Amino acid sequence: MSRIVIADDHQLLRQALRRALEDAGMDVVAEAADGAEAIEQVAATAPDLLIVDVTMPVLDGIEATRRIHARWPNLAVIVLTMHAEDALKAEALQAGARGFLTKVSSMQEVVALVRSVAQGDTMSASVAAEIAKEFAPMVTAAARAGTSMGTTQNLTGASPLTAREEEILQLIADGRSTTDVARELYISQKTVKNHLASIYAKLDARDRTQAVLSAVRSGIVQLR
Amino acid sequence: MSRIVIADDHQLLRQALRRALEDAGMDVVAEAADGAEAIEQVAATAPDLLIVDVTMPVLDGIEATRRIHARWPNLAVIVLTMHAEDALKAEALQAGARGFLTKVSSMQEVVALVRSVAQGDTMSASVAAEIAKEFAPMVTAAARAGTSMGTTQNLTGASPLTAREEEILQLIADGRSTTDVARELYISQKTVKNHLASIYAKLDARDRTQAVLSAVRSGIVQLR
DNA sequence: GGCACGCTGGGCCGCACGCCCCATGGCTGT
DNA sequence: ACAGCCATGGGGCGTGCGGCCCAGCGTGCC
Repeated sequence: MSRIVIADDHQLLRQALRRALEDAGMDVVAEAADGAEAIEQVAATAPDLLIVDVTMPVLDGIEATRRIHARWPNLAVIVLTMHAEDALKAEALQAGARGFLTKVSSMQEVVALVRSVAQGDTMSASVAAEIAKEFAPMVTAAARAGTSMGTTQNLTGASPLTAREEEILQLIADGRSTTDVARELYISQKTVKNHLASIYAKLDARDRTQAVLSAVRSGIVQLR
Repeated sequence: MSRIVIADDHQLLRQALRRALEDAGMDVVAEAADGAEAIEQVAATAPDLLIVDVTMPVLDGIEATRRIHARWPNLAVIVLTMHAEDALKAEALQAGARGFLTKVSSMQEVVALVRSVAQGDTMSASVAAEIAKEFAPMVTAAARAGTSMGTTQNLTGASPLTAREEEILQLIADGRSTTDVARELYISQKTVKNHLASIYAKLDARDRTQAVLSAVRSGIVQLR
């Protein structure tokens, strides 16, 4: 009997997953709408498996996975994502995820993956092979970056940005120019540009377009 | 017996909706993964109700709704969206949608709304009242903008861009610079910039960041 | 045949942007 | 007290970017 926790900010998807999994004979013991809740529910229910969405408020799925994996290394985690971004997959695997699914997957695939991950105390060979062959280059690339940076490095992880930087990047994402942002925050354009420079460095972007897209993908800023 | 078509690019959600609706005694006669397919399926199956997602490839949900409403004015359309953006709701209603749901809704809400929309040949009074009171200011605001712009204007409408323009904008959204795009497409930087200029004009953006974000929101471009 | 439009380019210009340096004040942790 | 980080600014510099002209060529449409 697999005891499962589902973490996704979309109630619709949570319910869909719950039904599919329960119909397959599994036991959904808790749901969570954000990363912090996910950690709470894992602590409270001690499940065998966690299905976690990448883009969630408060604490994104990757960072939640990282923390959960650090505290409960035996807990199997399957990461669910909207967009099939390779860098994200690599990061999810590094964070301790044992499986990876996009929301274009069919419900059957989900159940199958959950089964194979839940059965073995380690991830099933087929899934491991599939993931490994598909994302091996990305993982190694990320690992290389990791060694040169000391730790895992923050490609898309939970916001490496300061509150002010997030605020500024969100305004940029809302369509404001440097001048607009400066006016809106009552600071000089130069300060905005300084913050942006530090944002580019942290997000490994070379202009505002890349920075915003990267931030949108990782859920740091909202697409409004 | 309500005959329903579901259009959403996420198979997971399509299946979830299908199950919930079928369990509630409704008949899902077709599914579609993009706006164009949605129109095809509506033409092929002549359903009573269409549930359509806003962000879809090829043709977004709003524009699909617009076209479908123009050709089949008696078909009830419920628009489903990721982000609860007011401007989008207003636009969806103007496009002919009779209901509006976000993906944070519960499955029960979905079924309830589908029921109420499907039963009446016009939209149920309760839903109408609810929608009207919630989004009335936005609708009037959009209507005002409409009068000053001639027609409904393309805030989020289906791609007004040419294939080449979409291709270029997608590359920009993938993180490429002007020079990168030129190299990748074997054209001069000047041509890329010319295309971008025409993109800005069509999307009412003043730089690549705004253009990309606008395109991502309307589903013209994929967030990868 | 003509006309519209899309794709391909060119030139020019002004400015915003990104990339370096730098300094100051405040807050926090040890 | 001191180090470290953050937010706030400055100066300068090069170039990428966007705006505004222009043109030729091909395709499709009436």
